[in-house]
Amino acid sequence: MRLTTKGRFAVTAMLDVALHGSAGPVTLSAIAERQKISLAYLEQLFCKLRRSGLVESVRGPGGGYTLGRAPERLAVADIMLAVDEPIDATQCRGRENCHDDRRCMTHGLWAGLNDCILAYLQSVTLAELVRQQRTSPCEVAVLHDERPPRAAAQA
Amino acid sequence: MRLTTKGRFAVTAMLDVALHGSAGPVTLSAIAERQKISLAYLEQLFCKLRRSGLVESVRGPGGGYTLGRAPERLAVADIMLAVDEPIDATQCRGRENCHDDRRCMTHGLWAGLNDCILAYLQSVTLAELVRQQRTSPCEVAVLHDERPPRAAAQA
DNA sequence: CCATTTCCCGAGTTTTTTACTCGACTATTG
DNA sequence: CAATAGTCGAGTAAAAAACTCGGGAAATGG
Repeated sequence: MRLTTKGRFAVTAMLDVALHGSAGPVTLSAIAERQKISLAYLEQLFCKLRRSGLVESVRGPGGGYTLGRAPERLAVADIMLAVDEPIDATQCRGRENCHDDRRCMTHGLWAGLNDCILAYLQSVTLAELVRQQRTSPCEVAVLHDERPPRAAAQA
Repeated sequence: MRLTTKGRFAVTAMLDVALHGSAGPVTLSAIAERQKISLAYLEQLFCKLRRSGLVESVRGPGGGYTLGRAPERLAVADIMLAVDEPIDATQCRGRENCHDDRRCMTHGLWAGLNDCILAYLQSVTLAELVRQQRTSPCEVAVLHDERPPRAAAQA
């Protein structure tokens, strides 16, 4: 799983669609305006999102994009995988990284990390992000069930 | 947490030291030979590892590097952080990514991911990698107590 | 039909990051 | 003193990431 700003932008844009999509399709220009992402770049991202079925498009005036399925069934991992194709952390298939024919010594480590990251991103859905955004528009709380760090830094 | 091949190389090199360090310091040339990493590059990596106290150096003939502390107390995360300085996944402190003064909508998401990755890498020690390498030199099993991801994405 | 809006698409270009090298230097051993 | 090894800062080259461009094609409304 690759972690790039491209993936971040894609998640942000999808969240924007989820947030503003109740009154029909959302145009890329609107997203570009609200999220301060260039239109040309958004087009590129949504091309991939559409091919993965995460959004559906409507052409012509009044057109735009809508979510391809219910936000409850749309995980962050889906979005990241759609725009930033796979690439796993191991990267040692036949490369000189692992010098002999056997797998490199740390192969299992990176494979495990992959699973860990994927599991996390799969556990967060767009619906959760939307809910969180609505309930705390200003004071953004931590996501997930993550407990606040107990023992604050200052007394 | 940044995930680069630099970090991977560093972990591999450290594992080499752990594996061959019983008979005194390990030279970079030896590591370069065994792991097929250029000597000049290793020098750069070990410079940082030494400054973080993860290894100790002995100069002159017969010199080389030894682990800075017991492999049980040396986590993979320590190594990665030493060579690939911090950088967390959020990256939205005052950047236009989050366009207003409030934190961007997905801030909590990335912060959570950070924690997840860090926790994983902190849970794996050099000692575990050594043990695993010794017990299954060929058929590398999965690391950790990692359960297979339940409920695969596709049917 | 025309003009406008909006998505569609492939092929660039630019910038940033990563990976990796070089050359000169210092400490230690025998 | 000569050989071995680590120390250090700067510099370069390659790859990847981020982002742009320009021309299209479908839908809508007049």
